[in-house]
Formats: sequence, C-alpha cells, structure tokens
Amino acid sequence: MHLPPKHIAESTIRRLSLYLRFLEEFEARGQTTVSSGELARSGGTTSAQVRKDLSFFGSFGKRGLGYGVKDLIASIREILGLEHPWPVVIIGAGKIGAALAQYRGFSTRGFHVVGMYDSDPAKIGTMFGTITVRDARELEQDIAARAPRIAVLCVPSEAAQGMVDRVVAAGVKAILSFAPAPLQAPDDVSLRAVNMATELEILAYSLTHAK
Amino acid sequence: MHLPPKHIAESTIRRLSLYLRFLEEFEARGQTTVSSGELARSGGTTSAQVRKDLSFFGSFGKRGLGYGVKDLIASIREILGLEHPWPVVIIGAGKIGAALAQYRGFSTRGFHVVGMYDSDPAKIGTMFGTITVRDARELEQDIAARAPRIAVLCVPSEAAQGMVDRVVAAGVKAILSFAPAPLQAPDDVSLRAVNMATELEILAYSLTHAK
DNA sequence: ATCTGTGAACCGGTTCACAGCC
DNA sequence: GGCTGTGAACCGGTTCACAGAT
Repeated sequence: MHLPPKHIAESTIRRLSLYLRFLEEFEARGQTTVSSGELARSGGTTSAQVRKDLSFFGSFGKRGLGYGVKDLIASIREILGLEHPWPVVIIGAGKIGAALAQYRGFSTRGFHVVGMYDSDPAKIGTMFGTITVRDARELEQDIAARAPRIAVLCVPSEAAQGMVDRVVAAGVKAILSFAPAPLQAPDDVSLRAVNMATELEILAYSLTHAK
Repeated sequence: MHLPPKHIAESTIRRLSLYLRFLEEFEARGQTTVSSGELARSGGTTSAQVRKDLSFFGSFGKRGLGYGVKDLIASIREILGLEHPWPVVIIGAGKIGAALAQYRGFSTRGFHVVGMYDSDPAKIGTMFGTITVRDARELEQDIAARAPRIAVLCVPSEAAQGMVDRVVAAGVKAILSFAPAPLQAPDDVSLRAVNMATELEILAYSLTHAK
C-alpha cells in the first residue's frame, strides 16, 4: 500500500468499507479469489469503480486472475485503519445511546466502548452489557486516562454543540453525532452527523415525486 | 413551486431538510425574514448553493430582501412532501427498533409509527410508547389495511433482504434499513441504508490518515 | 444598495477504453 | 483469453459572477 495522495473522496472510503463486508462473506464461503466484477455486483457499482477505488492505494490484484480474498481483506483493513482496535466513548445513555452500546456491529469491527456517560442521575450507574453509565462530569478525566479518540454523541440537540466542545477540549479527534443539529468543530477534528429524520425526509421526497 | 425537473441531486434534498431545521429555529426566535447568506452560515454551505437549491423548485425570495421565514418553511415542507403525515412501520423490535419507535425526531416531522413487528415470541406484545409489537406474520394484512408506504428495517443482516422482498410485495414503496447488509429492491422502490459501522470506519480512516 | 435568480465556468468523481501482465 | 491498472473523456454538482428586481 503506497501512501494515499492528498485527498481521497469520502465515497471511495465508504465503498471500501462495503467491499470489506463482501470480502468477509466470500472468505466465510471459502472463496479464495475475487474479480472486480464480482465485488461490483455485490456492491451495486461497476468493476471499473472497484479497480479505481483500490488503485488509489496500491496494486492489490493480479492481472488475469483477480484479487486474493484474504490479502485484500488485510489490505483494506490496513487502509481503513482497522488493524488495531479503537476505544470509543458513548455520550448520552438514552434510547439511542443504549442501543449503540450493545450494537454488535461496532465491536466486531474493532470499536470498543470504553465509557458511557450521562448527566441524568437516574441513568448514572445503569449497566448496558458490561459497561456502566458514568457521570458526565467524569468525562474529562476519563478521556485523559483512556485516550479514546472517537466519541459517539447521543445527546439532545440543545446539548450537542456544548458536548462537542467539551470532548474536543479533552482531546477527542473524531465525533459521530446522532443529534439532529448542525455542529461545528475545529478543522483537525472529524465530525460526522447521522440524521435519521433527514433520511426519512429523503424517502418522503422520492415518494412524493415518483413518476 | 414549479414542477421539479427530471432529476434533483440527493445532496440538494438533504440540504433542504437542513434548511428547514434552521428556518424553524429562526421562526421560533421570531425572525420573519432570512437571506441566503444567513441560511448558508447556519448550514455550512454558501449563499449561492442555497439559492441554487431553492431555484430548482421556484422563486421563493424577494430580490433585495431575502426569504420570508414562514413562507419558505411552507414551501420546503411542500417540496419534501411533508404537508401530510406519513404512516411508517418499524420491523424488528430489538434495541435499534425500540429506540426508533420512541424517537421524537420522527413524529415531530410527521412520520407516525403505525405498526411494529417482530418474529420473536418474547417480543410480541411488548409495548413501546403507545405501540404494541405485533407478530411479523401479521405484516402483510396490516400493510394492506393501513397502507404505510415507508418501512424502517431494524432486523439482523441475514433477515434483511427477505424482509425487503416481503414489504415490497405487500406494497411498501420506500425502505430505510439499519442492517449492515447490501440490499436490492425494484427500481420503483426507494431504498436507503444507514450503516453505523461504516460511519465509524470513515472516522477511523480520517484519524489514521490525518496529516 | 441589497439580495435573489441563473447561465457559464469550474472542478472532481465516475466511466471509458485500452495498455500491460498473468 | 482474462482481468487488472490507469490516463483520458465524460458528466454532473458546485461555484462564480452578473443581470434583474425591490
């Protein structure tokens, strides 16, 4: 894997994540080799797209043969930075925070929840799986101690920006927010927001304007 | 609002949904007029982008003045198809399904959960808020009766494609899936997938390759 | 003077098509 | 012959810049 050029499109990274899932399925089925065409069919793209996506990072295939499933899995994991586990804190122990804390899709990908926080005294001390909800006031000292670089925010919209500022000040460098509010973070902090109402609104739009 | 041209980019629709949120905040603060620049600043775009997005659907502003907050709210709601409520079914009463069933962001936008389904006997009969989990076997007859056009899937990956096929056969025209699995649906059915692990993987990538 | 509406220019992601290797 | 790797062409979304309305 050669060093990635200055900028890779997010859509490429998103597809790599998808390819990784398919490759793992292929591996589970005992398939040792795949072509870009097979990967494309599974993922709803084109073979040229698959080859282009991979070519940004190196030459992983063999001409005339395809890609070795195991090798490509290892390469994509390395590209995405998944060879070592990522400690993650979840902030907000409401319904969504609780669901995510026990979401297996995170742990199987190497995202380990090392802390869960809330400011509601009724929630502090509650356990979700193996993890106990702690007082949000402990956040700064815990982040200093455990050094998670990723925070998942499941707090109400009104509290979201304040919490972004706090975790950033404490040293977190990446944030995934489920609050339906626009957030700002410094340039060196990655911030992603998933807005479930917007997803439904896009569906409503397409239903309304279906030909 | 003139008829939308053949195709509008999804990014435009996503931004309209965002503008709508800001406009509602402006309205709550009693502001009666906004400029494209103000909307852009709230949403992290440019004023030209805001004007272009809106211009696909009509001329909603007044030159020299800006946009009337109330009018623009009404116009965007109409564009997105939010003037009337949308009945929605949630399929899968696990952690995520349960969280979504009680998510207020859906109901405040006019998405009303009219049914919740699971095939696990232990979950059937459970109540979430005002809604009782029903046997997944009732799905087809319930969809025929209540005619929800949107289904939210919170089932395990293995069950996801099968459930897509069932709800499509029953008449659902739009699907939002939280299963980390690739899904196929006919062309006339809108299908969106939210993959939370992929979101974290994009963050892991940016952390790994931060300059 | 100010701010919208929009054609034109620009830019970057996708697709094409073919050279290169197995 | 088959499939990868990649420059070049293409396409569509964003940005620019200015004409037009108040």
